[in-house]
Amino acid sequence: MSTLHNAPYHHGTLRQSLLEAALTILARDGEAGLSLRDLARAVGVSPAAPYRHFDGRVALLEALAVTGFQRFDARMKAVATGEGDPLPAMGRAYVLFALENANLFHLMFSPQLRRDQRPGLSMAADMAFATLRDAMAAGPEGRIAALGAWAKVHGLATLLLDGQIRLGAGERAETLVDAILGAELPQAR
Amino acid sequence: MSTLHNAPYHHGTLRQSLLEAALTILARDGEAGLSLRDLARAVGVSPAAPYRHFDGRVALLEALAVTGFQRFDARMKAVATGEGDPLPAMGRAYVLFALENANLFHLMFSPQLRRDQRPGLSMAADMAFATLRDAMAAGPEGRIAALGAWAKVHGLATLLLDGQIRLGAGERAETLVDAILGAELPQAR
DNA sequence: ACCTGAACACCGTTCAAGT
DNA sequence: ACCTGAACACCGTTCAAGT
Repeated sequence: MSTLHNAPYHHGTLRQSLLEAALTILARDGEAGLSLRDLARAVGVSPAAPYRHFDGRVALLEALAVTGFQRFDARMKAVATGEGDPLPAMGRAYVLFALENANLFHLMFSPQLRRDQRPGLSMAADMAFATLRDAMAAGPEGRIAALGAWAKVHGLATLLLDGQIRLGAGERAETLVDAILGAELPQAR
Repeated sequence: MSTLHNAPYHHGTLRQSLLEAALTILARDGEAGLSLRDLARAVGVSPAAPYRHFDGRVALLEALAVTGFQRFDARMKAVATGEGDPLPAMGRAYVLFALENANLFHLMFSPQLRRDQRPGLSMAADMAFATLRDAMAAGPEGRIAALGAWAKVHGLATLLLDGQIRLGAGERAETLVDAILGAELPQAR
């Protein structure tokens, strides 16, 4: 009688359900709009239930940021192994990821999540950026040029995200990224 | 008897006092650690008092961000009119401002403060960046190069701020900024 | 082991009332 | 006009108790 199917509550996959619901709420309402009690309600569970799976609200946020870095890394890897010059493609992917996952991207860099005492988050971030760094190290340039290129994409992503750089009428983000990043690397072909 | 001096409460300069106290708390505890009730307590006033001066918590945050942009602009202007090449100096000042005012800088770009329906914040940001843009437009380069340079400093600032780029032992932020920004502009002297 | 129910201290915000 | 006091709905978190 108490088999796996028909398990209406005490439902076994709570941790995963919480993460999924949290990602949806985050995308819609931003970090400030994500409350643990709301989340528990959305998943149909008591307010205290999430504490069996996360140490508290910021631990939940950290888990979200980690999956953000993992998804980001997956995108970078997918694009790096594609055909064509990997660097411009990664730049495009970097900026597009930020624009498509605005709230998640912001959370990934929230000062609320100090990298110091959060090894999980720190590792996830390092892995994601290692993929990027390796692609750049393939070029002849060196640390300074690599940091400069990284800063440029990252700055472009955040400035677009925050509406500081506004796209012209009909201008696509990708073409702007290509123009700005391409200005430095002299065509390379 | 009810003259200006000895006005212990109903104290006349509440708005300004709130802003100053808020900046202190923000610098110490970050945006997440800044509560209106705490703030009221710190200033010695009832929880409802701030509402005579600010429409609510995010309106207070907006005011803080505005003064952030004003201070940022002042720093940029001070450096632009100094001696020497203005561009590298502004780049240094940009990054140093971010590092010295980490929480305030983050707040200035918080997605919680949508520029759309906040003309005050939007204007303050535009003014600050206009100073920067004017300095860059003086060069021969054009929009793409200017946006690229801006993105580079901004990205560098935020990556340093978030600890993604770590300084080497004894390495100063200013020298790194100079190296990275100088790599693009070919010395110009 | 995982979840509920009830409780605690706290918060943002509102509103009548005081001066 | 500016501030207080008290209240409301909400939140994060804890803990004993249930299964």
